Amino acid sequence: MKKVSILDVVEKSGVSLVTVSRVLNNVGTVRESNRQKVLQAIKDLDYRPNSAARSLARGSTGLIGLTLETLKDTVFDGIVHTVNQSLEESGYFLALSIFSRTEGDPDQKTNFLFQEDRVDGIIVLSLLDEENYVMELKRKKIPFVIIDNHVANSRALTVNVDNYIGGLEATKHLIELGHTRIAHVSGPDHFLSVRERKRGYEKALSDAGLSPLIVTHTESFGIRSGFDVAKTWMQNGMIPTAVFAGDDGLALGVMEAYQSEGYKIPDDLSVIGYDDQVFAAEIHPRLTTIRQPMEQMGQHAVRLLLKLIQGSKRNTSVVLQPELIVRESTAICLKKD
Amino acid sequence: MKKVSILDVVEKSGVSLVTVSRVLNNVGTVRESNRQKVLQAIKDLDYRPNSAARSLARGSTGLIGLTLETLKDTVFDGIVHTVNQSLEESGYFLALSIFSRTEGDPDQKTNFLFQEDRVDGIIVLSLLDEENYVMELKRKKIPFVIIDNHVANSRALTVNVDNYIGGLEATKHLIELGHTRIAHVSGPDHFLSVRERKRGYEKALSDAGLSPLIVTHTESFGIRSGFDVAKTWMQNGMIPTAVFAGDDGLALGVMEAYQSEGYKIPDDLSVIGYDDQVFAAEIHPRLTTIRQPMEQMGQHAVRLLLKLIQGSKRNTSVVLQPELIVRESTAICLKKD
DNA sequence: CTGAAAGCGCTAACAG
DNA sequence: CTGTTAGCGCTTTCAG
Repeated sequence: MKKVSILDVVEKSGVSLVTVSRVLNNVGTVRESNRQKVLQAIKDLDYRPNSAARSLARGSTGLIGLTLETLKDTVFDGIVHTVNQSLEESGYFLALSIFSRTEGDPDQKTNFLFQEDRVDGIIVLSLLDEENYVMELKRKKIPFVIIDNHVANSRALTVNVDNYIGGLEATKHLIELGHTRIAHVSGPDHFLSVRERKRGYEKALSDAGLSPLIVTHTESFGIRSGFDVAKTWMQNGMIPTAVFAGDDGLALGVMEAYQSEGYKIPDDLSVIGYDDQVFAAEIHPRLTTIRQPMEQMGQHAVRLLLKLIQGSKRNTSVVLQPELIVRESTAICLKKD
Repeated sequence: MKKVSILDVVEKSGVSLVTVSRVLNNVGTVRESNRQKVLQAIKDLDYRPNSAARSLARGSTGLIGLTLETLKDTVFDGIVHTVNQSLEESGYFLALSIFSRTEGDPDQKTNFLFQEDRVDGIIVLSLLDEENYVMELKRKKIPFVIIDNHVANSRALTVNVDNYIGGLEATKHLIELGHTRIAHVSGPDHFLSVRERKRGYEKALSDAGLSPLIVTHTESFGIRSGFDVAKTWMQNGMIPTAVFAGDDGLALGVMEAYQSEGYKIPDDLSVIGYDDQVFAAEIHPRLTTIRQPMEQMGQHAVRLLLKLIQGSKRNTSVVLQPELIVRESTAICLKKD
């Protein structure tokens, strides 16, 4: 009942250890007959190489880490699945690591992925505490790529989607529908993405000779925030004909608020969200929104990281374009000025 | 610029390699002065032990894997965070692995967590293809625990929450509010949990001398399914005073459907969901629902798994109790019969 | 309390 | 094409 090791394979197949290792790694040339013997022995013994020994001997693990904070996000889900697949195609395995902000001892950043040399590289997925994390990675010289970085001038390799364009497109869509009284609920101001989307919103308006109706920042994303903001607007007699929400949750909240006061969407009010979370396509009316190119994000991140690991020096960050998804929550403006 | 190894620490601290290893592992007794020397050297050198070498030498990795399929779930998120923390407290690290159903070659179940001996044990989180996965784990003799198993008679160790009780409590809540015309939208029938919840629903009704108004299974969970079911009910003149939905998404869909026809919730219709997803507490009205004890699930899973790894033989699966969360979507029945 | 010696299982030059 | 010889970096008996 002992564990079968490469030696058992050697014995059973009759060839030398090195030859076995060779067929294991598809390396060099091995006489076909020998290769078959080895393969057969491996099969008979149900042998699988010990990964620790492998890693030790070759100095790399074949593992890529991906650090994230939450499992409650459609976009993350999409990215991670793509990364998983791309990595697999390249012969790597993916291990996710949950980043829990350590409240106590800041010296105890035990998040294994970088604490030890367990991975060959890391993809950092939209971490709030990105700055410190990245600093550690640099110190430990672990190759990494950041998806959706929050720090602007990060000299690290990043994969991003152009939030400015996203805000611009969203707002242009509204303008093209004839809207002129366009409000914006934004998220927490300290997010780079939030500021960028707002900038896009402002640009689209000024390009059209319009000016922002009102911009409200919220403490957090989420339905409740959107609801509250919209309620406040109404209390102040603020009735836009269209709203650009910086997040689908906010958008849903806004819709609920206006609907609860008898407004019809999109007849009385157009609403556009951001991110295309699952529920966006499911609620009524289906939400018009801006979708992040999840597949591309994942693929680019993997490509960049692998090149980095292979020592390539000339790599450049990538900025992807978001996509407008028109559904049922936006419509032509019927209100005359 | 070479990697610092334990030998560098030996040299710098002046003690033997073994002593260094001892302080590294807090093992045996080491003279305090020596311990300090070592610690200092480690610090000066910024030394971290090589995990591959460690794993190889001691035959275990200190890593626990958790396999799941999706990152779009509040409950999973809660469980995983708890598992992460519990594991950390026990000196283990957590690595998540995305399980993508391999469409092609079924022999190519490359999901690393069990493909190689990279982990000391595995937590399987609600896998659709549980059966095959578990079979592999058994064959490879990797210790594992399943959270939310879908196969009934699984002889494996499992951590579950009693879905029967959940359905029972949800329905009892409605009955206690005076409802008698209680409908049930259920999920896909092949889920064990779905069938259990329904069984609870039926039991609660029969205990109260009532009978099911209507039970409709859906092809999938989600808002859209709930919406469609409710619409169909209405078309058939089916007007319950309360609905027990097998899932928060379904519940939201039901609410939307009835609201769109002018019904007020909870005044004209009470709705209760299941799972307490994030949005449940955010939508309007806030959804009454059944919450899964995520923390307990995570903790028990970890406890069981670690005991299993330590060779303990007498372990038993655990069944946890769900919790009724009363919010705003359910109210006293005002309709006279 | 400490150190010398013997691996853990596999890969990587280097000669045949 | 194949085998010999060294390690990879650390833990673990087993004597001091």
